[in-house]
Amino acid sequence: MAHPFLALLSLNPGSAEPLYRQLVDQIRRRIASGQMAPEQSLPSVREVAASLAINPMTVSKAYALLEAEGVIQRNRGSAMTVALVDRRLQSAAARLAMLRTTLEQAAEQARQLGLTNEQVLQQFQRILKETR
Amino acid sequence: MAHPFLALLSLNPGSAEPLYRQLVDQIRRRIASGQMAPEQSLPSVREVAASLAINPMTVSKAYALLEAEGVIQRNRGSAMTVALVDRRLQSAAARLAMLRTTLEQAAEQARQLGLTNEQVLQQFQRILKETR
Amino acid sequence: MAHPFLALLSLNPGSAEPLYRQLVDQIRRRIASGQMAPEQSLPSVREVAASLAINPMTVSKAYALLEAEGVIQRNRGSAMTVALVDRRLQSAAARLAMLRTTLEQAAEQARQLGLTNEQVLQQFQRILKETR
Amino acid sequence: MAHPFLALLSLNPGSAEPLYRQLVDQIRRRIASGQMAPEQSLPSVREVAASLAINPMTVSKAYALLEAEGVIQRNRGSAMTVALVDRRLQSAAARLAMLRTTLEQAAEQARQLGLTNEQVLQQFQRILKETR
DNA sequence: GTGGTCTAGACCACT
DNA sequence: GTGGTCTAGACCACC
Repeated sequence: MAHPFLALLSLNPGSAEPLYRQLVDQIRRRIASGQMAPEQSLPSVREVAASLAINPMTVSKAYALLEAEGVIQRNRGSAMTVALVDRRLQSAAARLAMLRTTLEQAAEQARQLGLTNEQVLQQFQRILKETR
Repeated sequence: MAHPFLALLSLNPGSAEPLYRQLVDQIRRRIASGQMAPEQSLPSVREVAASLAINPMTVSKAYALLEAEGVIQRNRGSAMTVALVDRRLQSAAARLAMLRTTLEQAAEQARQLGLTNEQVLQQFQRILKETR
Repeated sequence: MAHPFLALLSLNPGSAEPLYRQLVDQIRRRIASGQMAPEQSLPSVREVAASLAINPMTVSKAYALLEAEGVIQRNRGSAMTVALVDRRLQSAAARLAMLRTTLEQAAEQARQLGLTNEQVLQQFQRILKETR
Repeated sequence: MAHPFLALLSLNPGSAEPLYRQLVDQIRRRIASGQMAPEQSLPSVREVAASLAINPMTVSKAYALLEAEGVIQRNRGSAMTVALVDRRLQSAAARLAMLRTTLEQAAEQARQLGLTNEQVLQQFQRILKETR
């Protein structure tokens, strides 16, 4: 049976963002949000690769980066697991901070487009409702 | 005296986004917003390159892409000018559409982070106020 | 062994037409005619450059333009491929349309030269036979 | 009153071909065809420039090249005139030869497009009829 | 292995 | 003055 976390991972092949980066960022966010909880085991490199139809090396690279960050743990012989994380990194404040750069970019683009704060906020609200 | 448009262009050298892409995107937005208006002439490749301390070819590449898009116009032997654009592309709706992808990404990241719409909107509002 | 498509590419170094443009035009035509078919992979930038004895950047520029046009496709980390194309663009009518501008120029020049349609058609027929 | 030859000159501003080249080629063809006959006077640089809305230097460059070729003549103090030309250069054969390169290009493009001689000839015939 | 980016510099062409 | 082309070479990133 398929690993439950596989449903939490998706790729945008059209994006300029490298595949391994997309994986790293998504997993980091899922862990921060608790959707992937400490001590839970991650799907194997091969499973992820098969599920997303990409090269196993790409998944492997993502896992290696996450391990270097200390976000996930390699356990000899068995599957990698989500590392125990400082609870504070999971606070709403910390998670909002992870979104800051993206929102700042959006704000700058809005300014360059000559849009008012109200216009942009309304549009964002609409999109948030649509996609949830 | 320096070309007035030079003040509208800035680069983030640390970003993963290539320099020429940053230029293309910024100019496209400035034109959509009317800050760079049709028939006005753009600063020369050499001026922009000197002003931003980058190689002229990089600027030239950006201009070439904008010309291929039909956003700016080549004039034999003299400076490039902002092309006549369908007014509708400058409407608030069209400009909001240019922001859509960015906002959708932010929304998706917010979801992955397990944040509520309210939390994200407040944070965005705060950032919009800060930066204006 | 050499990539089969390399034989389909040739340059006229004396021409006023830039090298990258010659490449773009030739590849576009070969794809329209089906001689380069969808999903087939293109020779690498370095291969083409070596084969034609030009700088790799020149080839790269041609490929970038074709990609922007949607005629060929980038694949992360591996060779570019011919994009899936609307079959209608490969119809004889569409291919004749790609020749229209050139033929119109010839017609205009013929008129300026004061030649009759018959004279020109005969000459063209002779040339078509010679070169095939 | 406007010089009669002005009607024989037109420019394609969208073309990549430089303006002065377009002028040179057109005038050369009009002379070969006898539409501009020996000893007739040419419109002044300023007239041509005004009529085509281009820079006088561009016209001047075209005239200089034609003079260097011996196709037109500078007469001190008065207008330039069409030079006496070897009649043989005006023969139909010579004029067809002036069209050869263009037709050869068309033939090569047709081959790259995978078109048959018949298809191309028919299309060319249709265009010749349309434009005359 | 693949393509992409950027630089430095030469040279050309047009107006 | 303007932009365009091409080269040589370095360096990076991805798969």
